[in-house]
Amino acid sequence: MTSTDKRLYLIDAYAMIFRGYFAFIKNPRISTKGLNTSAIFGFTNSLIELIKRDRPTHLAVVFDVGRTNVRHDDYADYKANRLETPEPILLAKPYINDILEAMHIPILGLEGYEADDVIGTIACKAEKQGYNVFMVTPDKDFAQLVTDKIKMYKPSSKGGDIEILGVEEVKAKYEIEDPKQIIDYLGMMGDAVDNIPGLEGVGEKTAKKFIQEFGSMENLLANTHQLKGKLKEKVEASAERGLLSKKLATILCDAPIEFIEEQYDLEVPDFEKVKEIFDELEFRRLYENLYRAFSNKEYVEELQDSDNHQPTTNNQNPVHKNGTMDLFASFEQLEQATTTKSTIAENDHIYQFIDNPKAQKILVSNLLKQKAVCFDTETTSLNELEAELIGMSFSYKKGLAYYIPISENREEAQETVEIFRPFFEDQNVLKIAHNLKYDYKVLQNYNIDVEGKIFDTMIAHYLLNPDGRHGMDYLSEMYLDYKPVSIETLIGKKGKNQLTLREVDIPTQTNYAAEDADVTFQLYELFAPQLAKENAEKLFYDVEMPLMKVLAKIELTGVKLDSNWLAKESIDLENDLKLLESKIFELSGEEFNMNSPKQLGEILFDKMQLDPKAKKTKTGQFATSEDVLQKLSSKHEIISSILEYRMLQKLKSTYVDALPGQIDKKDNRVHTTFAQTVAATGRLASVNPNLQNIPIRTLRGQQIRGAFVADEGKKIISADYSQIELRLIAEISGEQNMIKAFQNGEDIHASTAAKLFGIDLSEVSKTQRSQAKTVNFGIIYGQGAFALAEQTGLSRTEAKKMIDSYYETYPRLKEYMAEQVKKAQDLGFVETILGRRRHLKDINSSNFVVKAHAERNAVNAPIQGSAADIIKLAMIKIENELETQKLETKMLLQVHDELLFEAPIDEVETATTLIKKEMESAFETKVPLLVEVGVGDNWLEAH
DNA sequence: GCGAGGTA
DNA sequence: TACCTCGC
Repeated sequence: MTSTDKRLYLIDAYAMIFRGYFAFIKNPRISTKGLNTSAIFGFTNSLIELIKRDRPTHLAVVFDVGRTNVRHDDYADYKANRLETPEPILLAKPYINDILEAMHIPILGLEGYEADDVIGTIACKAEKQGYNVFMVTPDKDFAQLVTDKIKMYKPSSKGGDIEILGVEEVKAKYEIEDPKQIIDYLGMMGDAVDNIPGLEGVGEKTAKKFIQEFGSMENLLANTHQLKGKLKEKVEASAERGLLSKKLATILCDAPIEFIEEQYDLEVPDFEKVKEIFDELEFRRLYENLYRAFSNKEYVEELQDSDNHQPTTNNQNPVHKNGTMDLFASFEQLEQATTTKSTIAENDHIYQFIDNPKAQKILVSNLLKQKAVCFDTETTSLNELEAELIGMSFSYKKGLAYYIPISENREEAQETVEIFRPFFEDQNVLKIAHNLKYDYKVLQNYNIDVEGKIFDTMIAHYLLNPDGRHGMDYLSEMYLDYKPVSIETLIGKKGKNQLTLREVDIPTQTNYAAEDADVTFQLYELFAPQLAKENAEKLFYDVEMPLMKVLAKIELTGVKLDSNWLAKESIDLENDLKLLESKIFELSGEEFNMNSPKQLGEILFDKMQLDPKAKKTKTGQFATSEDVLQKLSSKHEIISSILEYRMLQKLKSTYVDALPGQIDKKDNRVHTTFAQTVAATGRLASVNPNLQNIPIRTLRGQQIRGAFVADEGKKIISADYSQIELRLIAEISGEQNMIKAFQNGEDIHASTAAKLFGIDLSEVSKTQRSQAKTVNFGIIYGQGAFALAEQTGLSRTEAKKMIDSYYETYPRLKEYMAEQVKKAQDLGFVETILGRRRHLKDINSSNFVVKAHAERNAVNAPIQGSAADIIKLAMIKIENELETQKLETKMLLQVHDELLFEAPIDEVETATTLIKKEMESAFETKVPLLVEVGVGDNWLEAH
């Protein structure tokens, strides 16, 4: 082996363990013994991936040991901001030690020095001996050590690929001339995590500017006369702190530790020992991955050559050569192949591409014989409206998948798609996909309808664990212990240099696309029985799956926007903002950036001293949120101007200026996307753009709804459930006082106020009604006395009293809440009227805050979730009716308790009646569900 | 309370 | 990343 072949990898252990742990924070891996194995799994998986991908010749894992630290002598607060280490990470250490030992990987650490310094020292020493060194860490501090032979190896961020930073990459990324300047850069801007203070008033942008202008901390401090104003004062005042910061940011290269290369040879692991540990931790597929990482013959020979150790095991079977075997083995042969393999190394997978129409037809006839088939589409864009097919993959058996490349030529593409039409439109085969709505919409562009029974693994997992994450790669790692190829490995990072999948060769496309179908099929096999166990099949097949198609149609339809009005309003807002801004500058006696809460806080509280007891946020900044400012409005006239500025700025940036950019050129409409799996309560969310938060509260804001217009010859119909959540609380809890109020058609907030204050309905004042309304909402959103006090301006005791008398008014409500908490404690979950479950694992937590949070969810989730269930049912029924009655009316939006439609003028009456009827009867209740309908030329008029 | 998204 | 604000 020549010296240039020596590749040393130094792994920053704790950084990698933390990453692994937090990667799974939303649904942690818990073994049957109750051990949280997220950290161990995350670390070990990354390690194995690294070995598989890069085939290191030398490797070591570096830990921090002990407490003392050379940096503490300089600065007592160093790293004081680091949170206490979570328990699962502390528990992980011994397991990781055992695994590393079994893998024959050396563990380094030096008492009194940080892992950073050990890595730095070894890296420098190894470099001198001709090694190519890779520092495996996500921590940007290490960029300072990068040279021609020392590189940073940043592990993959979620879904992404690993990133290797050499000298050029570091220079480009941080806009510096020399990696060493990272030290000056960090010293200037500081680092909140490591509690490096940095220079006062210097953030990322200023630090970059300084580096370009002055090159180093010392040179900057020697030339502060070139700076101006506030910045000059601040930098000069904190010069000493800056120099100290630079020292703290420096990684040592001369820690007292030697680099003895023999100790770092990577050896073949003791597979048996590793397996024992993995078995205990219930890492199913990880062992296969490890085996595969070492199952390449050349690699093992290389490792064996490089040292004199005998491998502990030597049955290296080459991995199965997947993909492009000659056309055309019979399907039976291929299937045979996946069942007869026995050893793990052999039992890989068969991914086959099929580009000949004849073979494709055979595949289709084969697909039609199956009970369940998974499919996936590969496209040119994530935007379904412009996406063109690059290929499709199919799988109906673990380890076996087919890939169909599709021509760039639209006509040829359509021909290929037509071959598969019988499959997509078949009524019997269950069609499985991950995030099926996407594929559904793409296929709609090819005039294909996905019919028959469907199964979306993303939505299935959402029903099983609504609080978790549902990405395919994530689920694969979580449930299959298998990390699929990341798309970025194939086509590069996001950005202008990213290729499309079409630009990589067909075998590579096949490996990627077929794997997705394979993985999704395996997830289906896992989730389908789980849905039955969780009693979620009806909700899944009768609500969420049909709803998916309804949402797809809504998204494809889009909403028409009046872009002329928006353009005009943008100019008006701009003018109004300018006027307000100059008024504010005048009142404060200084010009500053109004959009920076930090600067605003300093002006109001440091300079103007508007509140000597000003509240701070958790990062030590002054809080300047609306409620805080509201309370100060009597102190100074500047406040009302600031509040108005904030409002107009929000309207302009978020709506008036942003919406026109989202208009689709082809049909002049905006097409939102409804996320069906993000809100844990069962609600939908709207993204790109979010059309569920269009203003309504203020007059000026409302005008924006006027820009959502009906097409010529049509009208907008808005239909919303009146007080659906409160009606459901009354219904579910059986609270008679509330039920009666609704049955009598009373104004529920006024009615609540009357009872709350013991007065007649006619005597209720505006303030009293508004307070009652706040309490009602507090109940809906699961808030406590604290939040209520915040919102009403009442004192904590008053708020508490208010809540107490609320419960006296509605006694069943309190009982109901207690029952829900009890249910969560007994069963581990609560559920909605349609059986949508929310698991509350923290309901018995010993941490008061965490437990209280779970308790609020126990009460709140069934209410919000049931309302979500009901409107989902209504949407499905309405869409069915519109279709069977062959009406032209289109559903445009769902805003939690409101539906928006666009109807031809001659259909308005029919549609209005139909919509109201279906919504009010979507689910049978004792408390009447009331729907208010409005019609107009735009959303403002209709609402 | 939960979402999305804008800005520094 | 933190903060703020829009909706329900």
